[in-house]
Amino acid sequence: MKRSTDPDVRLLQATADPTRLSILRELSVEGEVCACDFSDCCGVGQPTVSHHLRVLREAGWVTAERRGTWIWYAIRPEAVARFRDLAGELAAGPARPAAALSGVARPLTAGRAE
Amino acid sequence: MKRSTDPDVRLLQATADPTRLSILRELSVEGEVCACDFSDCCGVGQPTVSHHLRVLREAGWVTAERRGTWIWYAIRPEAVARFRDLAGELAAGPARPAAALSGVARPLTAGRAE
DNA sequence: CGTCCATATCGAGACTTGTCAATATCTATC
DNA sequence: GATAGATATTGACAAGTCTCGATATGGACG
Repeated sequence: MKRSTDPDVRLLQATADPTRLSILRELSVEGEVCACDFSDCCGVGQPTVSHHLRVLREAGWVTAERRGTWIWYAIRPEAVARFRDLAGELAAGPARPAAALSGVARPLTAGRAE
Repeated sequence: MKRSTDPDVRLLQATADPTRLSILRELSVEGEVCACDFSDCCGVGQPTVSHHLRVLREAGWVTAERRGTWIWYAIRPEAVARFRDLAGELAAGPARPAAALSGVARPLTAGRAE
């Protein structure tokens, strides 16, 4: 994958992995989860969990708060909000579907078409 | 990336690429777009566009309809709906944040903690 | 049928990612 | 300070992905 500077793509990339999606779902259900609990729920080793948590953190999906020995993770509401907005953006707002279907449709770049 | 049988992960993976996100955004704005128009808007070659359209198709994001020489692509509303649902799932529903913050919080797996 | 054009597929190369074992760092506690 | 436990980092490898050039496929039209 090409490295993406686009924060939206980073946000989406962070969700596009089974382990990370499990982590996010667990977090959304529990509210807060200790890092040590993800190894069990995701079936991967501790370093792998740590790696995924870092990806989620750097993408802006989660916050990490140290409390004594443990570190508790939580979802950032801003990330969910942005994700929602993306869903809204992608909601088909067909500018002119009627015209496209009218039979005279042709590509914008069609050169020889006429 | 691990191969994912999970359709949700496939849906998300399909969005997690700059080119494909551009394609989806273009589709959401225009309603329908001819395959030949994506090369311009995304700055990649024709085979690459074709590859990404296949990924989007197989993930369930778009439909393809042949009309004469050209093939028109459109977003599937079901995909947007599923995407929306995922956003809803991830919306933090902290089951018991108060308990977690009360100071007695400890990991589920904490063995020696007591 | 043959040509033109749009789209898809194939094969290869550069790059990224997920995973783990080993090790380092940091905190609490003795 | 030394020890124990939780988390992060490093290094390495297998596997996947993006991109392109070359080529194949398939419809439109003379």
